[in-house]
Amino acid sequence: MRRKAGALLSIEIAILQAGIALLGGSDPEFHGYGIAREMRDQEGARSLTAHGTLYRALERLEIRGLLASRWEDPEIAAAEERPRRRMYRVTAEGEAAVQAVAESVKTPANALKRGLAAS
Amino acid sequence: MRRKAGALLSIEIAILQAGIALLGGSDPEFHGYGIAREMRDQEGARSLTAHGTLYRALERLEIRGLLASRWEDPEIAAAEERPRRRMYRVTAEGEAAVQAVAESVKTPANALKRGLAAS
DNA sequence: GCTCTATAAGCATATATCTGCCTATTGACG
DNA sequence: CGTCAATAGGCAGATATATGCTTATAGAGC
Repeated sequence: MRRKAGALLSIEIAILQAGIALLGGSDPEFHGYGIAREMRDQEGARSLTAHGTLYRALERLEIRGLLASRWEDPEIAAAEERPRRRMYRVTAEGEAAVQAVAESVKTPANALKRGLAAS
Repeated sequence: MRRKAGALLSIEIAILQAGIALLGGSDPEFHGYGIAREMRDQEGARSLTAHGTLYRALERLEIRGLLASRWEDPEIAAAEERPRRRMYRVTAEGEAAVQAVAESVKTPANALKRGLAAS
């Protein structure tokens, strides 16, 4: 889709905002499947097509430094009898990027320049 | 399907025979997905319907003591970046059961009584 | 021999992540 | 302003195991 430099897609903003909401709490980490479930439950039937869209969005955000990830301790996954999770956390850069989007919303003149793609 | 007491289904015999073939080698263990792949490649397009049939057959064989299983070390699965496998091994009872089926094949008069369901 | 029921098989989906391939869209650039 | 190319999205399937629900079948029992 040829992204405007520095812009964030709506799905990326949604992920970051969900992650930022966790930063204050006891566990600031989340995993892809959990996010997928929330999106399915909330926005109704956005299946993200086998989750491929979501996982690629997570990958993009990590490459850009807006998310950081680590693999869950395999023993924990084993103990809970499920596949291992990849745990994500919003970085300071991630927070700043969402902040910047929020700013540009407040100054509509810049919204286009900033490349707000949250529609 | 109401199984004749002590009988083995054809899929169960296939699993056990594949497992027995491994007993001589360096690694006598196998896992469900591996068996599923072999069956798909060999018998052509027997998809086992999402593998449900196969995993239940493995479970039955373990309950009957013809297979023994252990969970793979989670660290190994993690290192190889794949889900954890459940490793199966044919027991002495399993070998004997297949032997018994082979015997009843040699004496066709008993084949029906023995309940050879390998057709 | 015929009916009844236990159970295997088929279909679907959960758990979790990832990749390939094709299409659609959209910003960039002339 | 129109075309082109980069890339996001849709679809599918791989990796591995497991369960719920329905249907078909085959043995048991009369």
